[in-house]
Amino acid sequence: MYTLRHDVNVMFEGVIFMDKRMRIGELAKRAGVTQRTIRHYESIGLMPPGEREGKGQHYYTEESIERLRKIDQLKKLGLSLDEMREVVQLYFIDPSGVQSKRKALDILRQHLAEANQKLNEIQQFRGEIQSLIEHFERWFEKREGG
Amino acid sequence: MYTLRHDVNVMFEGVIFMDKRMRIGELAKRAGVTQRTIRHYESIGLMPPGEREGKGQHYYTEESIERLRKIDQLKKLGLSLDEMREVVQLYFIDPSGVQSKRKALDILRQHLAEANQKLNEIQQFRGEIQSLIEHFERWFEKREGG
DNA sequence: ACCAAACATTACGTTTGCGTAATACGTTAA
DNA sequence: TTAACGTATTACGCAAACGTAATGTTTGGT
Repeated sequence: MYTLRHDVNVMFEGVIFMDKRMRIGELAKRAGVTQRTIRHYESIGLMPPGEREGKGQHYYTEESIERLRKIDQLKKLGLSLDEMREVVQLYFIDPSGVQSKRKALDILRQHLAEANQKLNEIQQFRGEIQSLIEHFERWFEKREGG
Repeated sequence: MYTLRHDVNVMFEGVIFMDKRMRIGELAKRAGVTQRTIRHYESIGLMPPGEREGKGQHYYTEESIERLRKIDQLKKLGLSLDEMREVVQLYFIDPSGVQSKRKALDILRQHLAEANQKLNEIQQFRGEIQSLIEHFERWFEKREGG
């Protein structure tokens, strides 16, 4: 009966690769989220639960970090956790069937369109702000400037 | 003792200007929101409550519509109702003092920076989606295309 | 083997942004 | 004036996205 080691060292041609297995605390820190957030994402199927032996603790990989970052990015774009589920899958699951690849393309094109839409909205907003700013600046120039 | 008229007609050089006083139902329809939404905005100080005589009903103007539209726009940009309060003021209040004009400029510049930030994020996202799409398209070309 | 940290699980709490009655007036067209 | 409909006010409801205990189990170090 052997015990689980927390970190594994591999020697290869004189170089030591230390593959420290990451637990939820480190994952949370490195991804800039709370443990609760991670567990929440796991509970709603947005993140796969980290690997574990039986009923023990969960261990995560670097990919888990990227996944959390991607989720964060999508949140900034205004997607709800529910809405982003599909897209996140596309980034981290290799769809093996032709069918799923077609579906992936559809979803991606749709999200591309939405992104373009959002770009327009923001650009318009920025334009409005800029002219407001210029308006104020001219006002100050007239009063204070020489 | 006179009664309140719901609509007022003004004749000027043969043209009739009908200045129908708008109540919350019409405002809601024309702005594309619910009455509940309007009342909610009023209750948190995001919208000024429409004018009224005593305890009667509220009457709104065209500006109320624009205000609701502006709120909608800011929501799409991801601002919370709380966050957008200041900006909305800037659009619809004429700051009379120099002090408030300076503050307005500050806020506007800050929001301009945030808008630029958001633009970058979305552009990056769009880039990622595009390369994913191209990846899938190449895959299909190799399999099906001639 | 033992203890302090870190983790797992469960469950109730919180904020935001309204929805949805319920009840009581106000307004208008007939 | 009176029925019918639009409003005002109050209050409870709800989904999303976690926060915050509380309690029990694992793990890593000595």
